[in-house]
Amino acid sequence: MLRLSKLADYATVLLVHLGRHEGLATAAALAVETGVPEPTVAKLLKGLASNGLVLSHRGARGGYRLSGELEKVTVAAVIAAVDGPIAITACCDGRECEHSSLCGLSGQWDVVNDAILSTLNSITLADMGRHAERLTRRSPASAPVAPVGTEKSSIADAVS
Amino acid sequence: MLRLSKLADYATVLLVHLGRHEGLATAAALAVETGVPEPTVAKLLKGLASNGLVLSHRGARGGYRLSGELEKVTVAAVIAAVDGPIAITACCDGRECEHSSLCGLSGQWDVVNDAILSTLNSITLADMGRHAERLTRRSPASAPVAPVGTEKSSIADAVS
DNA sequence: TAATTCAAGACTTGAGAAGTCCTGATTTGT
DNA sequence: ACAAATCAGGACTTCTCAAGTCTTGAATTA
Repeated sequence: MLRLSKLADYATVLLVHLGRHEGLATAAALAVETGVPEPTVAKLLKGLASNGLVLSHRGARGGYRLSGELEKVTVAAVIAAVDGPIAITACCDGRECEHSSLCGLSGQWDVVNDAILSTLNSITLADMGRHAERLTRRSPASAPVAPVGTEKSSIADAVS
Repeated sequence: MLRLSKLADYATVLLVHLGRHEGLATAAALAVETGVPEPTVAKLLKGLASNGLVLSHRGARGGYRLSGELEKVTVAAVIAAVDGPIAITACCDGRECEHSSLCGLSGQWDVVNDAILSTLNSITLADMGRHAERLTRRSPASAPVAPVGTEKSSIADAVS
């Protein structure tokens, strides 16, 4: 379904939030402010800390803060930190696939993957946070119309 | 994990295969030729037929064939046909998300989603099939190096 | 020393992808 | 007309993995 994991989504929300925060923020506070369940926030931040995207400080008055600036962190970096290397198929990135001798695609998914990767590398957390000061919701009129992918019918609906 | 479903992967393989086929090909034959399990092939082709990507012909000597040309079918169309509309998050494409009042991202994932969508719309099945006449495997030296997403560490590895 | 907060990992749960199977309809060839 | 081949449609089962929870321990502050 080419779906992003919720964890990566949450992480983006948390990081944008952290970027606007003064000083340190505790996991508990972030949970309240973002609506993400606290245990999940804690789990995510620990991971992000070990990946260097946030800095942690233990003890009373401790908490987390961004290690860099929102402008310097790409969406690709966040996704990779949470979910591991971005690979849309199992046989991307040099990994062998079981059907490689038959499938006839030998490595072409890499091309697609790299295209997506460079797209994600061009979008920063600062971009994600922009216009976020309550527009309620982007107006339907200004929504870009995608040529494909917005249609109703699908095998998923029809078959399973 | 931003992963494509296996079904969409299989469908791409099957369609590229069909595109090179003379006349009709049965589901059973395609299963043998591609290495994809036969029931899965049957399921996929039925769905692709009802979406108009392939044409079916019943009865003895029946089978499937592409309804168009490989050059005219985009990867986005295949994915959408198999998995439904491409939406990397639950709140893409106008759908409401439960935390919209808190998350502070209001609709920014749409920007990312549209970027990915246009990427996928620019790649056809003909592109996917190119260089596929047995290169064994793309040589490591020519592999594009992605700035992010190929690194080893991840929360997924470290935490779960 | 006590309270606070992060660190690390094991564990449970649930959704949904993936795959299988059955029954029926349609077409072809004998 | 009949039998064989093949797709159509759907129900069903299985299994993986994301998602979320909980526990114990270490570090820091006041």
